[in-house]
Amino acid sequence: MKPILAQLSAAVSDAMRRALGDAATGVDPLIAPAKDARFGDYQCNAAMGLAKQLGKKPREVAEQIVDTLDDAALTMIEKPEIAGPGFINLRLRRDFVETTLDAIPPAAEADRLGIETVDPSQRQTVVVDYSSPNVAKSMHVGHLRGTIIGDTIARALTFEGHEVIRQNHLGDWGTQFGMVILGMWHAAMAAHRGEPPKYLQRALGELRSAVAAGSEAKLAYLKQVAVRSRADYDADPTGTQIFEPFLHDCRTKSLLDLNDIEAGYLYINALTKEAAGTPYAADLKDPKDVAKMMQRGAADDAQERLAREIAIEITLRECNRVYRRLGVQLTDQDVRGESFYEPLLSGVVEELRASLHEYKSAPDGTRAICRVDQGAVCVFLEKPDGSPAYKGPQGDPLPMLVQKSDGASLYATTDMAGALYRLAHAVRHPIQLRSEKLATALKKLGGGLGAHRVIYVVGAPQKLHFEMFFATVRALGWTRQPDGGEARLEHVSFGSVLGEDRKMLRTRSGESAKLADLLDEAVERAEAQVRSTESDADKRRGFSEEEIRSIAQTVGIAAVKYADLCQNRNTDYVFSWEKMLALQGNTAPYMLYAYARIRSIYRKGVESGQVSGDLSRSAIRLEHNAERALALRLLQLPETIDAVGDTLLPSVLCEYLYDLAGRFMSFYESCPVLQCEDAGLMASRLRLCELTARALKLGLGLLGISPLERM
RNA sequence: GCGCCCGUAGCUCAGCUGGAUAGAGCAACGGUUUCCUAAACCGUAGGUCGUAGGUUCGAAUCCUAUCGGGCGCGCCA
Repeated sequence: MKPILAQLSAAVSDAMRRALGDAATGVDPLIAPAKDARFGDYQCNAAMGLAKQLGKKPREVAEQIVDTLDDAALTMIEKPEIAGPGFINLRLRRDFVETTLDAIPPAAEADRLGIETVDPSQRQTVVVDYSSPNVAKSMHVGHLRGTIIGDTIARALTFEGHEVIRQNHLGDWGTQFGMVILGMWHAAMAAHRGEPPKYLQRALGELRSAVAAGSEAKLAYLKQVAVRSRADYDADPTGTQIFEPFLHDCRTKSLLDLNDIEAGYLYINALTKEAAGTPYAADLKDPKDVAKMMQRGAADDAQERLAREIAIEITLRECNRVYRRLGVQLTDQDVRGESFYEPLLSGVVEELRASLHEYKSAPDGTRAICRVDQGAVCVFLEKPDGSPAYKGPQGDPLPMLVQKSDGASLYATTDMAGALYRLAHAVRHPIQLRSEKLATALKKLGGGLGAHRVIYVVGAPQKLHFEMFFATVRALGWTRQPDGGEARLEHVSFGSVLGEDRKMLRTRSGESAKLADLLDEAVERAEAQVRSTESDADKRRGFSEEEIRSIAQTVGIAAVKYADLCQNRNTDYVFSWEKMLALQGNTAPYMLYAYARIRSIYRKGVESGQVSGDLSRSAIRLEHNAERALALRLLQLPETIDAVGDTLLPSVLCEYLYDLAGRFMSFYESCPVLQCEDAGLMASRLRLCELTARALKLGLGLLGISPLERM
């Protein structure tokens, strides 16, 4: 099955060239699906523009195009009509629709309804960077969108035939990480003192109440912690007596879980903040020191490194649980956390200083220069006319910082390193580097991924950062391909999830809602819904307990995912249980219901012997309007998937599926299948049902949703 | 102050490479069940597309201004 839109475009384009000569060569035929069925199935809007250019009447141009359509085109479409100011209305021939559907091969493993993959010459290596949870923080609703949008994009591009490399940019670096490790140190010392488990949660609670009780209580608390910390530190100054054994035990005995290390992070964060400026700050280790220690890469920082590894393991275990529930395809193999790029960081700074010592320009004319400002290594970006491309609040040029004045690297540094790693390739895309150090480090990492396209699925607030970061990468020339093309860097930004009060979604307790809890609630609500229909004698399907739970799982998770994916990702969206679990409207339950209805027809047909194996040999006959409308939509699946790969908007696919399901529902109401008197027509309708089910399954599959046989 | 995103039916949102009479769902009103899952379907009503200019044969869509909301703007990520 080939995209109809592309076939029509090719046919009309061809006619335009023959009818109008050079003037129309290479001009977009502007084929679009017709908005109103009365105008046919597709329309060509090119005649008006061309007429103006040629100084002719639009309808005349349209006529010329129509008259020049060749026989091949006329096997697809009826003789087109010209309407209005010069629209060419294209109506697919019934036999063309029928034979195209007839030609779809039978369902196979990894069914793709005969949709072809891209031509090998068009195949790209695409990096999709998404999800990016942080170590020591359980995933919250803020991670939901990026995770499922990225996963859908990755699936769609894979389906198209591209080589997709998923990258989970785990937040496992920086000062915050020092806090996590310090938290673990406190836990180790507490365990050594014989404190019961969950020490960090209690400590966090104590600190918070002390702060709430006023400055006197706070200082008393800080003093106590400082004195104890000093003693703890003196008892084990090298960390080898208490801390290190504790870390090893973490692995073997699961002493800490994600909640513990998250509490540790929060505790140290608050502790550092509250202690700042008090006499006790000195006795509390500074998280920044720990972070810096790791960055030095010295051998005696082994404990910090071990602690980091353990924290990462604990975090990923939890993330993987969520991914599996969500049907997200990320695994540990895809994790390339910030720390992965550590070996490249100093080389990146060196490279920037060497390579951007003088101005360099990106293809769009933006120019970049790297210099030290206020002790920090900065990349300044300027428009072609020399004015700053970005400004700060005082109107002063806003640079992108790649190294802090204290020598530490920043997230822009990591991103630069990541871009290099993703774009470069030892063979396909060698990048000339001035920094020998960087070249060597890159080689050690395998030389890079050689991506033609790098997609960053990250929230909208980081838009500015990505603009600056992309501009810098382009100015360096890292995107320039050996064949002269440019690799694409794309920021797929998305808005926030809001509660029904239009504020950031929070749980009843006021915390940012944990993703796992959200999914639990979704399943609970879905289950309540199923039970409620099951308790109604007229509607009952007679599900077993196990079936009810399984249906609730699928419906609940699918509802959450679909509600998010069907929304245009650019805007914030209001989270509503009621809406997402509704059986009407653009929701997962509606789509799943449509699928279940089709499967039900099949089961009934098999029971009664009306459905037998040789169905695929009977021809499709489109007699009823509802049949035709459904069939036409089925043909549009390939172009819809291409549109998703193009726009990176999963909502485009949802829109399609909703419309397809809606057309099936109409067909279902007006075209009896198993009751159909005409055996040939019944077979045709069964095939339409079958194709619709397969299209729904395929489309939902790209969203990471598997359909239900019954619901 | 500057930049980005958004403003479409009472509510939640589609539509925005300019194209014909601006679409869904919810809410409101009316209809459909001896018939394959009524958790459904069909219909009615509801709009100066924030406002004002401009470009164009044609603007919700592009440009300018303006109002309203959100976000961002050097050593966090």
